[in-house]
Amino acid sequence: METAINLLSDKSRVKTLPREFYVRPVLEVARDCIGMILVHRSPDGEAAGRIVEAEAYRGPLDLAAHSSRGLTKRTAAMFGPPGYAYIYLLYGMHWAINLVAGAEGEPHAVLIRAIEPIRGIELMARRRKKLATSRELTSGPGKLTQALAITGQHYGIDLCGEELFLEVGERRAGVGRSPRINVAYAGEWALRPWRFYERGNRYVSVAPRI
DNA sequence: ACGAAGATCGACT
DNA sequence: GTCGATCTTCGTA
Repeated sequence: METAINLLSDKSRVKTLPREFYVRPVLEVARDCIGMILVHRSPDGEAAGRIVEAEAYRGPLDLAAHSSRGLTKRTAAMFGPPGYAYIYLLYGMHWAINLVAGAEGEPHAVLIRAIEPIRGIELMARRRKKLATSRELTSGPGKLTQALAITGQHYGIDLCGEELFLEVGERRAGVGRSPRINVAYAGEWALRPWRFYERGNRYVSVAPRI
């Protein structure tokens, strides 16, 4: 946490998070993502939202991570340098975005599971065919990619570039932890509390069990 | 070459 | 709460 705070205050004039943000243990990166702003500048305009839910994946040991099955065409980005996007198709239907993190060569990544709309809300509503006030706009990994128009064409994109990046944001509530969602196939790895979320935020995809 | 399963969503009861 | 959609990836033959 120390590291992140110093990192952010030093760069307070620069809104885009630098590569160093991603070059840290993936659990720290996942936790520190909560409250940061995910921005996509597309030809249609800019859309952005505060990250309110994220999960850490730590292959190759972590059996819930795609990278536990080794380096393939799909997982190549996870094995590449930190600060790039690993994007894949979920259930053959929806795109999901991950931020590659950790030391170079470690196939670790942070899955963004939910954001709270901040800018370009009407644009997101049109893309989602929902009301701008609807929770359904961005309360899930496949929903937020549709709202931000992130697809496979962004595979491997540099998150320190001008199109798709994280911006410093403020955290409004405490960060909760829980096991990751829908990874029961990973056996005991599914029990690890590697999901982070902002407490009380209505865009969090799955309500935490109290 | 074939078949199963998946880091989900939305429609429906 | 249940269930179908849809397609890439990977294990097995």
